[in-house]
Amino acid sequence: MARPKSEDKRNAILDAATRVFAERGLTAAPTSEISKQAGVAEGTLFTYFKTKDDLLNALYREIKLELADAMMSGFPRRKSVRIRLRHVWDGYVNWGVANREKRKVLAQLNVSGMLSKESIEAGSAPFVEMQNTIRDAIERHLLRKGLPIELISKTMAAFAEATMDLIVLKPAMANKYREGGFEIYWAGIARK
Amino acid sequence: MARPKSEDKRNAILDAATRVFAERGLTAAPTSEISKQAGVAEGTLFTYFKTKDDLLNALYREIKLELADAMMSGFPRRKSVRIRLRHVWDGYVNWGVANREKRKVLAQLNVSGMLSKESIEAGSAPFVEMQNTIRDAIERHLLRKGLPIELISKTMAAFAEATMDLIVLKPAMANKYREGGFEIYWAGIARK
DNA sequence: TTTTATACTCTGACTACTCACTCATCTATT
DNA sequence: AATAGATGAGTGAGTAGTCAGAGTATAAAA
Repeated sequence: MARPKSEDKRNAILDAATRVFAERGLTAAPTSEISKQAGVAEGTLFTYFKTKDDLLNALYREIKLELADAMMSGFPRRKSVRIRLRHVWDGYVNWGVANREKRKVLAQLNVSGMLSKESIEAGSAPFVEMQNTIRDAIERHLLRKGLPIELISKTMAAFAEATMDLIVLKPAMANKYREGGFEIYWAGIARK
Repeated sequence: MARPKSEDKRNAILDAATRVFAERGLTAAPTSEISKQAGVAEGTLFTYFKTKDDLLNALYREIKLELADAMMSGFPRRKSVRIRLRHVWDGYVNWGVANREKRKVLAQLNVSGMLSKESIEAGSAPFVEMQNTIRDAIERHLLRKGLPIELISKTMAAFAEATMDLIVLKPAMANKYREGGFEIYWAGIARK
């Protein structure tokens, strides 16, 4: 039934978009530059993504999925809360340091106001297991009393971001920062 | 010496820019919309700011200065480290919650890559006293051993941001979040 | 197996539009 | 009178998205 779309071209466009967005910013990046770097015609970009907005949303979901994989794969379900959170933490920080462009684009997308509700929802779906871990920890009174659950996950993200910024600044200190960052975080939330 | 520039017009432009940037994003916001909302002609904007980039940088400095004032005014130099940090924390969180648009624009500016080195430097200058407090605390071994100094200040910002997000989401919980946020932070960095 | 029909993709020149910035003219201040 | 600000229609550069014609992978027919 006719010619199918090529998965390769789609990926090439998403890859090029990541590069161009990271370099020039979301709105300053012309779709023409993206198609050029992807090695396809300008029009082709629009057979894979109806609008630039669509491309943005698709890229967001793609990156979030990759990040979720980095954080959640091998999740030590049976180990202690501390070890589970540490696993997620390491996955996040290591991914962010190894994928600076994607992390940068993700940060831009997060504040862009151009993401649909559906994309945001789809992007946070793979992290339910982590949310469950936190809920579980709270119920078992492993964490400091009176801590709102949202503060726990929000601050881990914020904390990891700060840690990654520092690692990028001084890569030689990576281990110290990653370790130290989690230490502060854990000391902050764990029961005295 | 002819007609002088009006401080009022400059402020009107900066105010309008804050509103329009917060609503539409840095690059999607047309200068024409800004001048319209400021009640001046399109050309006038460019007698006060040579380029849109200039406007961005000026706005950044302006907001940072206001934020610094909110955080550092009444700084309790002679009190304990905990109280000094708590003062800065409260100033930050309260300002951020009360100035959502400015905070949003600041976040966008921070990731925009459109700020000059000079602006970034000028923007962090008013915070030296806080840096000194932290340095002092480290020297006096009040904080957890082996914590890199940059991690302390970076994480406070990250933490405060997360706290503000939550307060905006559930304003009724403001006190609990602000208190709880600082508690985690302090428990994280203070010596056991 | 080969041919044909079909329904899609690919292409890049083109369109319609938006934007940052200019400038000739007017106007307020000193 | 002299000087610099204020105005807004105008300019040129650049943009997202379109479209008609060419190409190609697939299924059905021969």
